[in-house]
Amino acid sequence: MTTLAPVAPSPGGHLLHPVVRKLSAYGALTGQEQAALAGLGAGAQRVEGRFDLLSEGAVPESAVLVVEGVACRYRHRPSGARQITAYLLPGDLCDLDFVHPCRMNHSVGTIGTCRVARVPREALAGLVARHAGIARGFRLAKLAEEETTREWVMNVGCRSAIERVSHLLCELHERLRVVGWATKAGYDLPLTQQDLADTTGLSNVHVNRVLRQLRLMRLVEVGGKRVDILNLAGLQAIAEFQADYLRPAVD
Amino acid sequence: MTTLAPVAPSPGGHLLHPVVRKLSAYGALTGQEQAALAGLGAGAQRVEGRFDLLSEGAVPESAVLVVEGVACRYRHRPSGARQITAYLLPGDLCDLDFVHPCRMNHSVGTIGTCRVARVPREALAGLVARHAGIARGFRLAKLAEEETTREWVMNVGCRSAIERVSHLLCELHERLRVVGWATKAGYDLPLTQQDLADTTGLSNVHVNRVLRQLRLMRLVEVGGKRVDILNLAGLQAIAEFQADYLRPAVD
DNA sequence: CGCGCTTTTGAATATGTTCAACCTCAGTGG
DNA sequence: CCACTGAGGTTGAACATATTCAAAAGCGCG
Repeated sequence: MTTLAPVAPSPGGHLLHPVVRKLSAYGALTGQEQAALAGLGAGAQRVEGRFDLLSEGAVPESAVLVVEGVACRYRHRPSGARQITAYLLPGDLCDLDFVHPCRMNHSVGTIGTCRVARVPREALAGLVARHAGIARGFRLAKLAEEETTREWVMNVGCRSAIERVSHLLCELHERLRVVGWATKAGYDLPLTQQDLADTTGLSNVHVNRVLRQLRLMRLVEVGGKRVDILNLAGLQAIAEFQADYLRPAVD
Repeated sequence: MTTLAPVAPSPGGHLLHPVVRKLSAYGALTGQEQAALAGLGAGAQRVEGRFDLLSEGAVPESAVLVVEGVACRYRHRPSGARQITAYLLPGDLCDLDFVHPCRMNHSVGTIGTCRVARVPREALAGLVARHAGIARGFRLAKLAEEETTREWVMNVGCRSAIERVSHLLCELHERLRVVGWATKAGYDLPLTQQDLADTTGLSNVHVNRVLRQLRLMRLVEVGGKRVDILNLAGLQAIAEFQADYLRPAVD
């Protein structure tokens, strides 16, 4: 039931642009900064699911801002196996460092239908140069992204199947909550079980079994493009989920 | 047999500071820039193995520059399991973004004996502000670090045991080669099999079996703190190793 | 030498994969 | 309206891969 109207009110009821909500979590922004940021999403286009926004090998001239929907970074092995290495949620910017062009080492594609804005490198650089709050926000957002990738290494490297899946569900919940797309009760999620498998390093069959187990444990119900959280504390406990890696503390 | 003399000539015979060699790989540096960079390592101190340079929860005031030896980023789970999420080799800078202080989400510790310099945040910021080549080098180095972490997610998420270990050995070889600490024949490496296990998400026992297999396949011999490469092409083939993620191409 | 850490090996076990079948449901077209 | 279709989800059984446990051997160092 993802709404894709021109102006999409998120479940939290806020009309603020997700990128504004996201960066605000890293420190207050002035009204001017909020307006400038929101302007980035002005030309957002609707993009179908399973569509590549940036392809491996390309040298993109624009960054990609996800305004609505879910996209991911991924790569295929010669064998055909796919690994998803990050999710891009509303408010997330797929940067490219906004200084120098450089060759993409992986692809970025949508999962479900998205609304996405292309942001020219110069526009980003200008924003950062003029607004200290935005510069700071982007810096911390990038730091959070790095920490998240490390957390994923941890997840896939040393957690059991049920822990991995739980951790992923907790992370998505927390990140969507910040931008107003999740409530305590749950969130919409267009991922298939195969997507979850390609993220957690499990087989789709085993993901299915893990999800059933989580349902029987009355922790969370995943299905029909929807995640219903029955017992958040319990889910976080299994996952050993600590949200602090998502918000780099700065005193 | 790691040399730890005050001025350590690397096996490649170069006397250049590893950080100079590393950043030069991302674009030529002026003599002035090289000198300024090399100055960072001036006050390097010797640090024993298995020693924490930065601890989880701390808010460091200085970055850490590894001049010699091997260190790593790691974290422990409550269960005691450890995951290594990155290696810091000679020339690597454990930054902290050199702008804002922020809380460490993981620890950084030495593996074997190291020579390490603490670099105050301001010194780094000054260097970057004054020297375009250094700024560019750091930017690309950071990009390479991010790509490397994603590559690790790939490694642990969807490769078999022998592929994971091979890939790690290839990556370390390539990175050490750039800074002059590896030859085609191999390199010194102070890691235990347990360290390899904590990196690849395997048990120490299984790492041992994989290493034996690689030895029997006449690809590489690991032991006695030394990695002897018998068939680099073969090892890279097993690992599907593509070094390009280590050097972000910029036309 | 003796101690502690690392490496090595075997056997039993756990965990997750593969393969193949079947089910469900939404969308499509007769 | 219903049959058809295809993608995604579910299930069982056989299997592969890696873990755990336990014991012994090697090695560096005081």
